[in-house]
Amino acid sequence: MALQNAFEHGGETRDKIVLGKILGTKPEFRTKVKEISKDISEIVFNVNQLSSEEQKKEIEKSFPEILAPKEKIQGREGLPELKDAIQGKVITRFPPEPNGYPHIGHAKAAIINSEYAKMYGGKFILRMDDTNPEAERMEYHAAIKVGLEWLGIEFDIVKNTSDDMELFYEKGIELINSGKAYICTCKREDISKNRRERKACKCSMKDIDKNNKNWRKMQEKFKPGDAVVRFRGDMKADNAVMRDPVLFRIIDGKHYTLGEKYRIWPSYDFAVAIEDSIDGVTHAFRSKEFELRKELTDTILDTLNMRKPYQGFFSRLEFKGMPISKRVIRPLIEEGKVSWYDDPRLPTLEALKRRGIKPEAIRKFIMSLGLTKANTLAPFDSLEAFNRKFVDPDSKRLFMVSNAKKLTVKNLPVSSVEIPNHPVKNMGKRKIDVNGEFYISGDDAQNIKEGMQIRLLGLGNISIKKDGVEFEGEFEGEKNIADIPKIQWVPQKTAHKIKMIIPKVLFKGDEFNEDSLEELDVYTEPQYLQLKEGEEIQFVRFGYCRKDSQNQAIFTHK
RNA sequence: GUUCCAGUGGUGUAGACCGGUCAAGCAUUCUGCCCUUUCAAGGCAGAGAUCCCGGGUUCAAAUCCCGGCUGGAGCACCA
Repeated sequence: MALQNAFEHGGETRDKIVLGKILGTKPEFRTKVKEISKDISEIVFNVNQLSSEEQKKEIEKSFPEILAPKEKIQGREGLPELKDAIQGKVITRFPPEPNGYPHIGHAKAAIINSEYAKMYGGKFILRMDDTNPEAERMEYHAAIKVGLEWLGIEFDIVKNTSDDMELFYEKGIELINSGKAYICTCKREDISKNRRERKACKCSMKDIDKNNKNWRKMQEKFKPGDAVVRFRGDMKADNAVMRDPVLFRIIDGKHYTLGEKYRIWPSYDFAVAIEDSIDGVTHAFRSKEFELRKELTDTILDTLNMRKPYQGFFSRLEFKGMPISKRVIRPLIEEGKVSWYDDPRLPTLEALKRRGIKPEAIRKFIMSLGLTKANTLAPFDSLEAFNRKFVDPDSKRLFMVSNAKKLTVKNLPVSSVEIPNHPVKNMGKRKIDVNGEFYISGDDAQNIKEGMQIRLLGLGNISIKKDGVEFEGEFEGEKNIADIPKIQWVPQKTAHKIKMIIPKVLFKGDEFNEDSLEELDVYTEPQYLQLKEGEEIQFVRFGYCRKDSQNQAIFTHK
């Protein structure tokens, strides 16, 4: 063993490490550490005296098996196992609030929860968390559904939190009647102040009858802001969430499905606690800003003698320089700095889709992030790497030139060529008519000088007779030559002009990046017009792009 | 301010609960080679880490304990 270690580490080993390895593989020696460590020191000393060559010989003679190449360690696939999960009995959920367009953060919560349900053959619930009529809209509700469908996430149960309003009232009254909740008529600022100073207010002294009376007054008489129902937590608690949090408040706005049927709405913590319990949720994975609220939901459920789900937490998912919050995005839209929620620079699902990111790639990417609580900015290039693997086998290869320069070729022996649409996969061929007049890319043109040979991909070799603003060349045959530039081209006659949009990072630090959207005028083959809208293709030697429309493409990644 | 959470190559993570087979695995990134009528994909190789810092326990610490530093989140009648 000492030999092996020495061999693997440049001819030297250390007794500490050899000892560790022995104790690790053979626990029976652990009681005899003192005795064996002496022997080990001696062996290690002797091994270190040998040269690498001698060590190798010795290994070959006595222990040939350790020269065999080590097997690659297989990493764990997917999410870590759940401790108290029973196959077939796991129920998870994804509860978005329909108050905006879904983004990569939603995707993370939805994917982690749905993967766990899948992993244990359980059920997965989509629950629209719609308890604040002021913020929620049908438009967002629909957008979230569309986004999740695009991601390929399937639900066993779809419901709204607001389906259970009567139940919330029932549980709320139960808490009031058991003295575990009270109606507070203090001003908002005073509640907040008392919370910070850990002081109870007079309202918490009121008796159950008075609270019941006030509850009825909340239905009609009180105005929004006049009264709230508070949970009797602990005003002295270190966890500020526990300091008598609000359970119900009055909102007079029109709910997007229920209209004005209700005016007393449950708060988030109360609704989530009750819903998770009655929906049978066994495991709830939430992003870590909710970590402090676990104590509250658990306490509420204990007080009501209701079953609690297990709660797990994961870090928020955000990309560097790509804002996720509506507070940041909305002004950008209003100022015209980004076009809409589907602007390819944004991390919304719509935008990612438009940019050419595939849902499978998002899923793989999110799974690769794991369940860590460390706060980090995710690497966009890792998402791109996953996406490339999904996109590559199905993307047609087409020619496109940017910053076009003219090239005229003499003696061209053919009037058309057929070029395969994919290098390895059989995706058919396309026929391109040629007459000797081409566009080539400006970047390539820079490196092309008179007297050189180049190859026009799929066509043949050209020797350059003239460089400058416009190039001239002569056809030299089709034989493959190894070390000449091989470049893409487009016939001038049928070239199709489009706009190429290259999204870049939106923010540099806190500053809006004024160059976040690069636009290029480029020429493609006429074949571009035949592509379906939304099709992902590869422009050869440029990168993967998505056809946005007949005259616009969006750069996905290299 | 206060409470909670986190800190492993450039980046993202695995390992930590239960100390030894981890002088630290995987992915990404970068470099080189092979393949190739693409600078893609695929194959191979390589680069890159004081495991945040300091102390302690132990024969043995990324892992346990104590102290510190740094970052994030909560402290809403939003979710």
